[in-house]
Amino acid sequence: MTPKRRGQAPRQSDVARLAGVSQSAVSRVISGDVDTARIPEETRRRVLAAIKELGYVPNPSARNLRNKRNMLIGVHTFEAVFPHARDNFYFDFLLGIEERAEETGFDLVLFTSTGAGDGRRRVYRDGTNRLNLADGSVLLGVSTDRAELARLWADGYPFVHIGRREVPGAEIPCVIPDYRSATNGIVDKLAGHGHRHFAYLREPKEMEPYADRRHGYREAVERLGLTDRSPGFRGESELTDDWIDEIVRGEETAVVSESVRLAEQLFQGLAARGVRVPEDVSVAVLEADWGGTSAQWDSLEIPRLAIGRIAVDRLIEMLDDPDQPATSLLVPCPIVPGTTIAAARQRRP
Amino acid sequence: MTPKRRGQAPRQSDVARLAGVSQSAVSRVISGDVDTARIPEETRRRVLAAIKELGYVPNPSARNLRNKRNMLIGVHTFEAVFPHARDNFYFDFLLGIEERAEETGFDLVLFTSTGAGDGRRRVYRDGTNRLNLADGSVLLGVSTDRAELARLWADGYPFVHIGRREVPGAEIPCVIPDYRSATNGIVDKLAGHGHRHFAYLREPKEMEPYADRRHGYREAVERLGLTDRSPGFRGESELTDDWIDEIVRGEETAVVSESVRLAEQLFQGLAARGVRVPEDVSVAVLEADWGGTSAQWDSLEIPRLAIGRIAVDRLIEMLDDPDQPATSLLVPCPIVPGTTIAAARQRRP
DNA sequence: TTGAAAGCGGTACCAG
DNA sequence: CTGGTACCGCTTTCAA
Repeated sequence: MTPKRRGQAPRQSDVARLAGVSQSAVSRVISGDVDTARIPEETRRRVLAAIKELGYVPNPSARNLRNKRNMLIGVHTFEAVFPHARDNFYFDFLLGIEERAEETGFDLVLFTSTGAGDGRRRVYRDGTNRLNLADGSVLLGVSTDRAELARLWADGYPFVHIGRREVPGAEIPCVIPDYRSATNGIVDKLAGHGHRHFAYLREPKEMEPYADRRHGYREAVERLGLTDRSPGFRGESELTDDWIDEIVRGEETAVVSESVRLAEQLFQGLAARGVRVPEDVSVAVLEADWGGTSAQWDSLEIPRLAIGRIAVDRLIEMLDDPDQPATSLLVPCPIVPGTTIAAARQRRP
Repeated sequence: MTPKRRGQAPRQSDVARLAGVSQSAVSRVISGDVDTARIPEETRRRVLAAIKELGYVPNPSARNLRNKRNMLIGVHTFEAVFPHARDNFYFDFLLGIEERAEETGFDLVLFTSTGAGDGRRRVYRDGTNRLNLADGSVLLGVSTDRAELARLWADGYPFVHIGRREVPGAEIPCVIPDYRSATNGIVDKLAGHGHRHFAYLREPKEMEPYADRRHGYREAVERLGLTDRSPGFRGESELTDDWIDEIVRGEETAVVSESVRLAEQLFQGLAARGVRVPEDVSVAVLEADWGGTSAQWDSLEIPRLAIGRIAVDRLIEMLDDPDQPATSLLVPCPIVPGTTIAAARQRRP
């Protein structure tokens, strides 16, 4: 037994022949512009049957050349997806994107070919934008090259970025975890437990998500009239032994940490000095706590799955109405109760 | 600042006009097949200059259309990918596929549209039809509808299946973990430790991968002149208490199990009867041991990542040469040393 | 209503 | 060597 011609996908003309109509009729049935080209139900049925029998699928490149929709949504990560998916980094985003894409009838193209060969991936290679194959794309990850984002935007390519990215001269449409509000909420919670003297632990990173946390934190401190004399609050990153000593000596009863990593480090340092969490010092973390650490941190949740879904919806909106302004979207981050916040205690009775 | 309108990119004809040559000359300069179309250095320079001046970049869709390739490789998993990836089932396969796709300049299309769906648009999306979107596809997963595979093959669609799948009347090109050889190797190893009387634990599954193990096992038993009177060897699945008793009473010193699950069950049963592994009975497992079980089984490794990569390479070969026979590929499974094989001991001194 | 035909941007074959 | 030209698969007028 021999297969048919190898690798020859059926074309519209094949469908047309089988259905006994012209090629353009097939095209009109598919494009489904009911108002523009009304097609008798009978013809329509025959075409659909032929399409199904042949397993016809429109050629994305040809369509693209003609500037119509492919029903393809691109996903561009700035690093390889799967190695990281395992670490849960891209995972839930992708899950949400996949779910929503399926629900809305889009297929997903994972753009992998744009690699520069060094593990980093770029959108433009040899000056061409591979993303063009898809109707629009969702971008995520650590974009090293802001200029690419700017160019993508300037080219008018429809895309949304997961996570806030600021590029001068461009308005990148983003779907953004609302770290600022969540941080306000977390400080509110601590203040509600009677805390007035705070310390802030800062990661040595300057990306937007951290800026948002810092912004929110400063807001809350000012709004509530709190005290914070920590280096982190002043803009110094990391956590020194000296400062841990200082916390132990000082009036601080609450610490807000940008990361589980720093919170852990603090926890160890305090434990070594006989200071307990949360009995003596309350601690909250401004990122999702994946568990498996020494404490169950009061923290925030990044609704990754929802964000993935929302990104797809946002992209489809942009596809439906290309002239729409490219606005960003904030997605609330729920505050997750842990076991590291307790009532403020008089530190030096 | 406003994004520019799409579709204003310079074309080859613009370049040609500026350089004062024909469009096809431009094409030849770009394609750069120096042997096929030698172009005078002077012309070449002018074209290159014009390209640079206009900022011309080739349109990938047009290229793909002409070359009858979309540089897209499909991945069909018969189930949603990401929920399962988490369980490590598809994961390393996908990782390998992604890696290799990136290296070879292909993008990935994830086909997940197995969904129900009775809407009109659904017609174009039912099942495997969508695969035609990609130049070719890698298929993996368990609940394979054999009829679909047959049709896909009959249609001449280029694809490879990860794992052996036999379909009457079709020659499915597969990338196959070589369970048969690995099983031979494992029995060799046991025999090398002096074992002569074997038992076989059989899973209640009839898919090709199990057939391969059974085939390999039978080969080894016959080749080495071993003894096996176990129900599993005769074709009965599962493990009964009676048979554990029988092993304890009998001459068997080596057990080969199709799964960690059955090996575990045996281990418990033997322990309850005061029989130790591997001191009294050696055990080997014919699947990958993910760890976390009561013993570190002597087992085999399924080189998932390598298989994913090989599948992509195999597919590209088929794309490059469509008339090539659709042969399958065996990938060796390394034997992983554990702590459950020891020298055969005189059972009843 | 429907089919013929003109491209979209490139590639590649084929006479000059 | 080179330019002319026939497609690639699809959308979209434009007549019939």
